[in-house]
Amino acid sequence: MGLTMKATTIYDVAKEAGVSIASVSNAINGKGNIGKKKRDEIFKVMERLQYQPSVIASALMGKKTFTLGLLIPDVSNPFFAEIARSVEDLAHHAGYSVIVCSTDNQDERVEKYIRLLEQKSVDGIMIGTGVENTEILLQLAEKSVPIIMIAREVSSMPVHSVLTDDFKGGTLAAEHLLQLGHRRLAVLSENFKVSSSVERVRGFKFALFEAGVAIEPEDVVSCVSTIRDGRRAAEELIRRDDGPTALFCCNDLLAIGALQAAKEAGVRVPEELSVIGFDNTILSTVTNPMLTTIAQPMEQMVKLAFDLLVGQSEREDAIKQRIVMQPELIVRESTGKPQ
Amino acid sequence: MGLTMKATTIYDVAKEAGVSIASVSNAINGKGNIGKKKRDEIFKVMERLQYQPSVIASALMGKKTFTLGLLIPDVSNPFFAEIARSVEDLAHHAGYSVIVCSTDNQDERVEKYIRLLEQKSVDGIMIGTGVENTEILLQLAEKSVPIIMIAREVSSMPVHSVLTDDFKGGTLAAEHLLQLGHRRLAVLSENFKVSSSVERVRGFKFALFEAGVAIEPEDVVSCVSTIRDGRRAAEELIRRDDGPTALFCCNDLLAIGALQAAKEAGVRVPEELSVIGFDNTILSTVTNPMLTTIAQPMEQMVKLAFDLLVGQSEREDAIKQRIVMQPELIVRESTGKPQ
DNA sequence: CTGAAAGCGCTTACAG
DNA sequence: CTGAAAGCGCTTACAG
Repeated sequence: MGLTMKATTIYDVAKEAGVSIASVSNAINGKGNIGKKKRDEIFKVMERLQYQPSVIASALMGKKTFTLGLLIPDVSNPFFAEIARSVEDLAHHAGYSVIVCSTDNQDERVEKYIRLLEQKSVDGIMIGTGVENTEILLQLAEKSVPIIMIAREVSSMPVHSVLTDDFKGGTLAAEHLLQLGHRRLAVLSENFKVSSSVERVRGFKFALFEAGVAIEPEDVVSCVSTIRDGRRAAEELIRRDDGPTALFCCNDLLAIGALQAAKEAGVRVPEELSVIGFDNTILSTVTNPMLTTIAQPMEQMVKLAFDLLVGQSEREDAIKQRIVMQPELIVRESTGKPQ
Repeated sequence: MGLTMKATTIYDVAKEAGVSIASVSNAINGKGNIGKKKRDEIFKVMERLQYQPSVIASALMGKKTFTLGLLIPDVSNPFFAEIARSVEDLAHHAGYSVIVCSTDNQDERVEKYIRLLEQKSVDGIMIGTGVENTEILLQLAEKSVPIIMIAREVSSMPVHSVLTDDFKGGTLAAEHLLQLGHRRLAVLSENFKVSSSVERVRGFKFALFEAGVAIEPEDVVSCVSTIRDGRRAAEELIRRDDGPTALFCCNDLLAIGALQAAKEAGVRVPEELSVIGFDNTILSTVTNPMLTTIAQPMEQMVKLAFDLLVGQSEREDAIKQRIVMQPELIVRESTGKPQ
């Protein structure tokens, strides 16, 4: 004890079993034709020696690393944490591990992470964060590193993507509010660089436009995606004379900030202010009132994305898919008729 | 285009620069004495060829993989998501990537994950989940795979660990409630296999004992760590005649379940029922009323754990540290005097 | 200061 | 059916 021993290698088991390393390798990988007796013996020895093949070594021979990269803005954000969990489960099931990379939506970080993942020879990268510098995606494609975008889009790039119809999502939110009778609406959007948020706002405005309801540029305020900033923005909106009776927030975090601002200002939700979020995270079930929000079918999206990603290594599809899923309105307690 | 090219290797840059691969390697690693001129030339070529050394290959030569494993019960649980983010930031800063593994507290999963991480030659494993089968930790130690336990303990094992004084945390919760005047208390605990939870309950009971306040075995009910189960357990407690006026929940998820149960039953918090959680997750700031809870100094803990973990590969410390941090009571809105 | 060579732990033709 | 040998992309003594 106390001594540390070198890990057992394929040589150890070959010697112990009295065969060549090639035979051991073949036995493990079910290749070549090995006599049943020999094979059984080899497995027995592997067991006894607690042999575990080195992924590193086999990867160097061009086999897979069984490791995937996942780029998201922030794992500690419940929305992305839930994505990460789904990805992990599928990956684990298929024998893969996943390296989680939080980018904070900083392009420099996504670039750094992608390079790192490349150097580690991951078998694929799932990207759920914005990427400004599309050059890097091109390079990845050239080196044929499988990529897939999830819940985010990057225009005119040759990559698979699976996303929600965010425009439709914005539309759904608007229609719900309109139907309740709201006419003075405002929105808390994310940074304009976040493609999904831009679409949500576009959809929202479009529905208002169709209904003949006006919304001024100063009624959509851009936020960083935190509760705190949502709160700050909502406070400002609430303070305005003739402020909105309903607020569309581009994600649940912002909506929660709005809820807090309302509580602070003594504005009752939904009686005096309706608030609707986006993403249907666990957070939306925890607030009081519970948050009305727009749900994305995340589990399904992750499943599709995962299969596409892992499948890419096998088939070499020249044509890139763009799968669009439908969002759904989840009515809870934070929206109601205006007084 | 459309053609995929092989990645450039050290041979390519050596040839291009008119030197040996050894020189390229030395230049990269700052080893040996290379003439400044040659070195500059080499770097220029690397740049031009966009050369990125293969981590796989260098790992096979016994260098680090710069990859760490993180075992936690569930990334989608905000408490662990926050840990994951802290670990990731430190890791990234130090040039490491982290593979996140959600174990759902299932021993079979931790074992499977650990084997996987071993095969991938990670440089260390941070464990924030319970591990029943300590045999596997012993094996890891034998192979000198650096390990560290965080926020969890495994008795009498030769591993570093950094944790919160959970007993003290339970004590803090009890004292707060006692001081407010509560005499009929109950607790929602996690599975008895979760060492931290067991300690919290022990601390809680001990403080009651010292204060001469009785608590019956049926007043501490064991839950799985979900909002739903916390709700279920709290409902049951609330329904009892002569139910508790205050509830200590071993984590925020359970506390939120309790909040929901109270709301459902028309029981006002904190007027008719005080609820206190544990962990001080983002969730505790989002509920209404906001949750009184016990905070662990997670950032510091992760920092200590990380340094110890990464340090282990360098120094070979025979003696294992056990660092215990102090918890802190965070009073918010969910606790008050009993009516 | 620089390069030839061995070797890390595997896989894969290829020859027998 | 089985094994010797080459090679994956690096690093590290070692000789010059």
